[in-house]
Amino acid sequence: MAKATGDQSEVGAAVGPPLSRAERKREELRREIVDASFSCFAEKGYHGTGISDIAARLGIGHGTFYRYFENKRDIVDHVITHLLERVVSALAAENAPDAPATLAAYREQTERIATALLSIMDEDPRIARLLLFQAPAIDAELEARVTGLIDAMAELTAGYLRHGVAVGYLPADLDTLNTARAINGMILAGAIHGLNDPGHDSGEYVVAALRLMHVGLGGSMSTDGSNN
Amino acid sequence: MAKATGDQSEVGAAVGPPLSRAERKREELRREIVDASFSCFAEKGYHGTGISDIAARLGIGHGTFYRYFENKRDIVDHVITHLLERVVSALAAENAPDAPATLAAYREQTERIATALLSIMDEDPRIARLLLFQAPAIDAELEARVTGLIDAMAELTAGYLRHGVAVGYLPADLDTLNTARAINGMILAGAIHGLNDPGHDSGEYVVAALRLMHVGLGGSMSTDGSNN
Amino acid sequence: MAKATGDQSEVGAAVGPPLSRAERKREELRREIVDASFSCFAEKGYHGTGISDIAARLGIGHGTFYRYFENKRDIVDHVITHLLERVVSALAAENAPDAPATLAAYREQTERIATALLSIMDEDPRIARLLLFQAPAIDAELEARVTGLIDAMAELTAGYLRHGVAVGYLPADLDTLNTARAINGMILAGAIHGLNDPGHDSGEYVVAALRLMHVGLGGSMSTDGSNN
Amino acid sequence: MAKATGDQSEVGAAVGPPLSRAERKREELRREIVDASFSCFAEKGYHGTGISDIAARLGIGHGTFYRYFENKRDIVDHVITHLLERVVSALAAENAPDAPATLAAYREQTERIATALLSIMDEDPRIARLLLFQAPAIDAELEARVTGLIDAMAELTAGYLRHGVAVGYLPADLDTLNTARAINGMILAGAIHGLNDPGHDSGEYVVAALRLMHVGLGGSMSTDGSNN
DNA sequence: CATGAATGAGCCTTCATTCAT
DNA sequence: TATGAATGAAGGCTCATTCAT
Repeated sequence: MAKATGDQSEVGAAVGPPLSRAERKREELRREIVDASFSCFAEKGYHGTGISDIAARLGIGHGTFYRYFENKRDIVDHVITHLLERVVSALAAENAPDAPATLAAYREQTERIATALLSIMDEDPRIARLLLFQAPAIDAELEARVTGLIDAMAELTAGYLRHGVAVGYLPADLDTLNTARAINGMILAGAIHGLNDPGHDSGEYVVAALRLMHVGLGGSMSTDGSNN
Repeated sequence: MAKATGDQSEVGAAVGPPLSRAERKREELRREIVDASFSCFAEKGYHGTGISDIAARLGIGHGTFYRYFENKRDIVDHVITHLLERVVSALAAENAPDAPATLAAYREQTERIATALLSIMDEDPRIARLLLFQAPAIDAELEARVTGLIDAMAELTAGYLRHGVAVGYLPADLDTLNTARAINGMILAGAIHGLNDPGHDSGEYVVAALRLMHVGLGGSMSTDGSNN
Repeated sequence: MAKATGDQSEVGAAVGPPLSRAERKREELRREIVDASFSCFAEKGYHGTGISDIAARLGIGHGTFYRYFENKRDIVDHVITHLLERVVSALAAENAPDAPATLAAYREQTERIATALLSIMDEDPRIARLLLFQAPAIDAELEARVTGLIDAMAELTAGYLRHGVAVGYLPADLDTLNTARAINGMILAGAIHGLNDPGHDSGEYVVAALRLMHVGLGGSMSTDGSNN
Repeated sequence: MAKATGDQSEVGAAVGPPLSRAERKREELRREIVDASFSCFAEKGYHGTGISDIAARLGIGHGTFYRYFENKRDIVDHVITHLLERVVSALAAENAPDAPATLAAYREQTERIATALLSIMDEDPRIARLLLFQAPAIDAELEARVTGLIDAMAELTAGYLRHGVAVGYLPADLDTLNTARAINGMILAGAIHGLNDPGHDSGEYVVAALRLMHVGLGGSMSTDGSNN
């Protein structure tokens, strides 16, 4: 009787069995609830949002919510997961995951990543608001998830840096992990700034941050990107 | 029998009118309530903290709370103000506010500031937790206060950068404001990292971040601090 | 299985849209809450009554109350409105609203009105208790509503008196408004007396008051109602 | 040292032992508390008045209140007693308590009484507000006290009426008690009206009410007071 | 399956009263 | 004796969750 097997959906979901019409509708509403919850949480805050707000936004009965999600706490996880999928897939689309072979290539890669990341935040600043300002306050677990996410990003960056050191275009004495954290922080700051000043030009910020990151305060970004 | 006016000793307390014994006790309890609220909010979150939790922590009746603060929302402002005072006074103690005249002097200043700031966060990571993770979620107003604070820090840093440009030890084409934001972000990341990993060595982080800030990824910090 | 629209039967209910079963149940509970609130307020006083008392009397959860009424203050208005509807409809049922053409006819009308009014109060003295003794103490607004009600009654009576003067069966120099107030007062006194002495014979009171009203202290009520 | 003995107030106070200076001050504050409570209760309602409001009005600590009165409930009794003393003494001053021998004399007496009573209410409408609108809502006991007071007034009036019947200037078949209640009601209505319309001319009301009372609706008040 | 009526735990807040100073 | 700091019972109200329809 098992209606099939496993793991449909989830970003890299392997093609699962075809969903019946009813299942597809169910999945659609599920997604809509996640979206509506995201909007509400980002706009009014987690504690300022009632289940009824979410339901009202969709024009469904608020009892229906509980046929799709365990409880209020439950949905935040899904919202965040959904947001991360959005972010990750946006990044994946833009960036070749290849490890860059030269400093110049790495510089370009960082630029692509930073630009993509901040573009997402510019498009919908509610993402940053929910992820950075709401989620950590809900719960110890969610706080851990957010800090874990930040750590993971740092670790990812650190991997690139370690690669650069191994290949030789980055200095051997680079403290890769802490440097990665600092780079991370620049992105964080960009995202947070986007919240305050929605009309800002994140491109300029990226340029300034990349310059700081690649040549430091004193250096200048020559056309060829060399640092001297 | 002398009423003994002397020493009301608050750190930077401007000389005020001498406080009566009752007034001193009142001020003391007020402070204790702020402290207890801080602890509760940082540990259990704003919404997870009841007035009764705060009162219980102090062993006072919860009605007493309302003799000192308007309501639950009221005290968060006081807690935050108190924290900022702590931070500011710690910074003020460590740093000569003089604008540095050379790049090396500026480098030293940034090091002092960063070290002082992260030391505070290391000492009591709950400060960062409340300021960065709890406060923005409470209220639109508090979110604005936190983002305003971050902006103010960026503006402060930008001021130093502009000075460096004017004096000549920083490049004329430096995007001072955005660069300041990026620098800010490094500090933010340091503070957040301190939350996750309380036993971490924030000194190493400061070194890595300063290196990134001053010479960029490719550069090395030679003993004399020169960048080439 | 037919949904059966018919008979929503509220006494003088104007033909409205047919109510669904759920709507009828809702309206019924609403009414029950009003009734229970009335009982509680009349018996234990407004301030002596908790929302939980009202809910307990109906065997419902106290949260349910708030699904039907905004707050505690809100329901008093509804209770009072409901009471006034009861009173007004009772009066309307008994009395032809025609302006009487002769003194004798007016005398009969006053008797009918007074009797009807005091019968209502006799039947349920809590009406007077709530209206006269509780409501004015709740609020400046409710005090105004009660005094406004008394004024309106006086104005109504004054209208009749003015008619009598115009038609000629009442003296031209009658101070209609103040006289109306005094007549009003007799009814008030009757209602209040009914509170103290629930077993009293309000018929006798009406006779005495009508006699006073129509012939004064010295006169006698001859069979034909003449005054001499 | 005795600073004089005499009549330390209290209307019918039997001459007691001379009070010391401290005792007199105590008695004075007691009286002030009663007055302040009266003002507060009349203006903001019993439940709207806090002990601290009363204390604040006098500029005393609110703990002091409890050195003079048992509790909040306690003082209402004192306030009411005090008000009744004021009313009674005002009436006593104006009226010979002699039973009138003729209808004309009784008419004059009723006029004096009604005028005096309504003058008091005009002077300070808060008396009526407290007595009629606040007191009955506080408590079953206070409700009983107020209705008892009204009854007592009716009984008093009935005594006069009975006297009139006995002496012969009132008809033998007069329902003295109910008639007395109706007369009472006129006064009540006058007092209540005074609350609404503080600028009103209570003299006119008294005239109209007396006319109604003595000659009824149809009659006219000829100079000699005869009714024909 | 969708709905929304019902529920009650839980929280903030007030204020009469006590009592140490 | 006067004071006001402290107290905690009490109560209004919200909202996440359940479940009968």
